[in-house]
Amino acid sequence: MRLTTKGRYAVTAMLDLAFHSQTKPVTLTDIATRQTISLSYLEQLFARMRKAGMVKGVRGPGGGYTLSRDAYQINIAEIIEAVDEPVDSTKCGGKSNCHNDQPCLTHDLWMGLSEQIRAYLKEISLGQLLERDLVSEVAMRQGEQVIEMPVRHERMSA
Amino acid sequence: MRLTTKGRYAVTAMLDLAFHSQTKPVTLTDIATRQTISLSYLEQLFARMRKAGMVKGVRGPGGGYTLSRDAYQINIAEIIEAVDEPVDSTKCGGKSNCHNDQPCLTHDLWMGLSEQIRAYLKEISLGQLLERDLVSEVAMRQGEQVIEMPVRHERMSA
DNA sequence: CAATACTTGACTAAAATACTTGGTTTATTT
DNA sequence: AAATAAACCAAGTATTTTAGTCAAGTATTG
Repeated sequence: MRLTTKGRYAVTAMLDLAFHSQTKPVTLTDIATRQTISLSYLEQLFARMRKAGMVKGVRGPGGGYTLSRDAYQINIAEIIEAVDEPVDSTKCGGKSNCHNDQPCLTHDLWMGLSEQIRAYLKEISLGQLLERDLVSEVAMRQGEQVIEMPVRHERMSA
Repeated sequence: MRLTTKGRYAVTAMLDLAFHSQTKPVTLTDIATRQTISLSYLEQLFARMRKAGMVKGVRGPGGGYTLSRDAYQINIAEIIEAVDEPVDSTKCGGKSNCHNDQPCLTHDLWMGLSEQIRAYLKEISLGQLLERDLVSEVAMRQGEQVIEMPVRHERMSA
């Protein structure tokens, strides 16, 4: 399992989607502007995630993307795996024919490590993340000046 | 914390070093050939690790590198951190001024995740890794056919 | 039918990764 | 002292990945 910015983009986008798609589909354009990620890059990421069966695209006006499962049934590991294509980190093409002169010493070591991290991220669902984020959002807002009252509900969509 | 192949190279090399430098310094050339990593790339990685104070270079013939601490006092997280320079993954330049219009939703989420992984890798020492690897080495050898038969191994590379 | 918005693919720019070349210093060995 | 073996150093190059762009499609709703 690799941890790069690409995976973070994907998780961010999914989190945004989970948050805003409660009632209706969310367009990538919206996510792009909210999260300041380029639209076409998002398109690429979502194409992969759609193939992985975690989001559904709804075409036509009023369309966009929705989660294809409950947010609590989508874990972080699969999001990351969906977007970054697997590199065989083994240098011996998967088959462990590499212990005669002990090249790739780290073979199963790194695999093990990587697997641990994957397991960890697999236990965290998008739903949990959303909860956690909302909690910290609230905490933040409470620490903030809340005084500016009137109209403001667009804060969400802005 | 980022997990990339670069970090894996570093860990691999350090593991090799820990394993072979019990008695005398190990040359990068040796590590390079054993682990099939380019010599100069290793030089770059070791330059960083030397600056981080985890290895010592010994010049002149018969020289090479040694660990500057006991293998049990070097953890995996610091190896990785030594070689890949930090990117601010926050998009808001470290200072968390990013909750007004909620860009970077994942801000502290990802930081948290990343921190968890770092903590995990920090608890694993080079020494432990070495032990573990030696154990599995032995296990492999015991499990193997030591007879090495006729020719048919090409199925693997096909 | 027309507008909207997803789909697809090819392409480009920038960054990170991996490697190369060609040195210099330092210490050992002959 | 000379040759040698190694670390150390500094550019530069190639490859891959990341991120973003563009444009021609296709499906859906109104």
